[in-house]
Amino acid sequence: MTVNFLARNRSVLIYGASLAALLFLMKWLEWRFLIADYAVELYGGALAIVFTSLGIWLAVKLMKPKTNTVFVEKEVVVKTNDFILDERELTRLGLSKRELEVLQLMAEGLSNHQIAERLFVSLNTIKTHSAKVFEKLEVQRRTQAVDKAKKLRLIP
Amino acid sequence: MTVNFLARNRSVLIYGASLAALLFLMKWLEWRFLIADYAVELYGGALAIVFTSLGIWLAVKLMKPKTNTVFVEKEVVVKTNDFILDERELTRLGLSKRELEVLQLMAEGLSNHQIAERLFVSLNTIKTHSAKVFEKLEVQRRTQAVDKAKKLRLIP
DNA sequence: TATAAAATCACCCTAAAGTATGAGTGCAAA
DNA sequence: TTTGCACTCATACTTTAGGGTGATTTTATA
Repeated sequence: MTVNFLARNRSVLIYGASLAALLFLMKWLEWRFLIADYAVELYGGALAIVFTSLGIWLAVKLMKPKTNTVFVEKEVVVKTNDFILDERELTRLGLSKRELEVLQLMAEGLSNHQIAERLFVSLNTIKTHSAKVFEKLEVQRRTQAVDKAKKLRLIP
Repeated sequence: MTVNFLARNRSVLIYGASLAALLFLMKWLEWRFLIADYAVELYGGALAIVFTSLGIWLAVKLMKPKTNTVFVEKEVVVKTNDFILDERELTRLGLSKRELEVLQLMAEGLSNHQIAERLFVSLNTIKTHSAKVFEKLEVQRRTQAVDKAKKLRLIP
C-alpha cells in the first residue's frame, strides 16, 4: 500500500526532493558568509517545501479518488439446447394437438402400431392422423415429416 | 466538468479561502501601523497560499486515476449448428462410407427408391445397405435409425 | 497375390406405411 | 340449434419398407 502510494506519486516526490536538494546545495555553498543575508530566502524556501507538501497531502487526502470504470464484456456461451416450439408455425399449418402428438412419437422412431398403443387408440386412427399430418406438412413420408417438423421447430 | 472539480475539492478550496480571508482580515486590521513590521509574515502567508495551491495542483495533475475494471457478462447465443461427426462412434459401429451416405439421405426423408436413383444403384442395393445400417445401429425402422444417428452425432 | 471387407444386385416374402373414402361422436362457436 | 372441427374408427387397396438368403464384383491391404 505504501509502496503503491510512492509509486503513484513519484513525480511529486521527485519535485520535493529536488527542491530540498537545491536548498541544501545553496546552504552548503554559501553557508558561512551568506546565511545572514539570505535568511529570508531560506525561510521562504522552507515555507515553499512545507506548504507544497501540505498542498499535496491535502489534495491526496481530501480528493475523492478518480476512478475510471472500464467495462469489459465477457462473452458467455449460452447453450441453445432449450427447445422452443414455434407456435406461430404450428397455428399457421393448422396442426391439431393430437396430430402434433403423433408427429412427436413418429420422430422418436415409433411405428404406427406402437403409437396407437401409446395413445390408446386404434392403428387406423393413427393412420388417419399421420395422413393429415403429411397433408398439412405437404410431405409424403413420415421421415420427411419428421425432418420438416424439426426444421420448422415443431418438435425438438 | 469544472463544477464537478469544484465539488470534489470543496474542502481544499475552503482551506485556501480561509487562509486568504485570514490574511485579508489581518491586513485590514493592522494595515496602517503594522504593515512595515509584519512584511515578512505577509510575505510568508502569500508564499504559503501559493505553494499550497501548487502542491494541490501538482497532486491533482499527477495523481493516477484508480482504474476499476468491471467485467460485464454478455450473453452470446452461439449457433450450435456446427455439426461435428463423431468419428469414434462411426468406427465403433463399423458403418461404411456407403452406409452412412444412405443414412444421411434417409434422414432427409428420401424413400429407398429415391436414394437408389440418387446414388445410381438399384433399389435392392439400397435395401441391403439400409438393412446393414439397421443391424449396426440395432434398430428396426428407418425413423429409429435417423433418431439414433442424430443422437450419436453421425448425421446433423 | 491372396484375402477380407465393401459394394453391388436379385428374389421371395411379410410387415408396415400410406392412400382413399366414409362415417359416428362430442364439443365449442356462430 | 346448427355448423364446423377434432377425434375416432373401419374397410379396401397400393406402395414402401424390412428380413432373409445367396451371389458377383470391386477395392483395399496384408
